[in-house]
Amino acid sequence: MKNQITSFDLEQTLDCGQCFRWDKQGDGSYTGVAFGQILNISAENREEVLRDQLWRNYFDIGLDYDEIRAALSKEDAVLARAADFAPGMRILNQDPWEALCSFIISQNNNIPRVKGIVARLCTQFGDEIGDGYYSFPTAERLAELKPEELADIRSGFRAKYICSAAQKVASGEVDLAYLKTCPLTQAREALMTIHGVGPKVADCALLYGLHRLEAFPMDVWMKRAMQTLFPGKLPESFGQYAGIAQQYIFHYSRNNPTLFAAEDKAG
DNA sequence: GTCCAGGTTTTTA
DNA sequence: TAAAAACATGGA
Repeated sequence: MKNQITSFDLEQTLDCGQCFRWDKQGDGSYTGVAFGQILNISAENREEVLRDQLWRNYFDIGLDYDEIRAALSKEDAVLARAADFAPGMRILNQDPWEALCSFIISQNNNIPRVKGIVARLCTQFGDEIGDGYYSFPTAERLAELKPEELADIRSGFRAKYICSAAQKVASGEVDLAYLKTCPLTQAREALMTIHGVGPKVADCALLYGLHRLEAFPMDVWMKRAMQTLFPGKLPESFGQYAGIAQQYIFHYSRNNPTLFAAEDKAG
């Protein structure tokens, strides 16, 4: 057992597009809400924070990212470069319903606006847990609503998708707890029965909400990255931690737009 | 005004 | 079947 936590950087983990409820403060710390708890975490207080089992689990402290990163890097030199770009990134153990709902909102949308919609969703339908912070509303709560009643969060055409997801999850027709352990393809299909959930959102829910680390969300950035950086390579070839590889590649690609300059010029 | 945003559904050929 | 277009909203 290591007594020092390695491969953990707050910015790389909380600002890499996997979650939408964390904000960087002026002092460099991050404040956010998860599982109905408010947290401010910084480089200074993180050791103390991580004594709490809730947060240890949330930040996936039980998994050895040093080892996974080394193994992925050994497999592929380009992947090694992507991993080295953000070696402190971790896949959070988010609430499954929150992740599903958040990534439904993310479709054809930009991250700042997703954060705004999620914030309004929580303020309007979550519980106040103190100091102007709100919990993420439960599927049961949102299942009571009609799309029109979500007008104030300004999610646009996604409102009806949120309602569909809430109803299927609240009724148990989509059993998120079961999807954590059932065969991956079966879990993916179950998620895609929700109106407004396609392959990409399903994979995001699997990876970020259900911690299915072999899931590999393919958005526009990843399609481009795979073509340019990994020609001929399939997601499955990255193995059981393909989802972690995906997150390294996604973050690396988004923060190095010049990688695709030649391709852009060619059209 | 036009284009785009961690896509999916609906319509059209 | 496969390729377009539509879908709400807001910032660049």
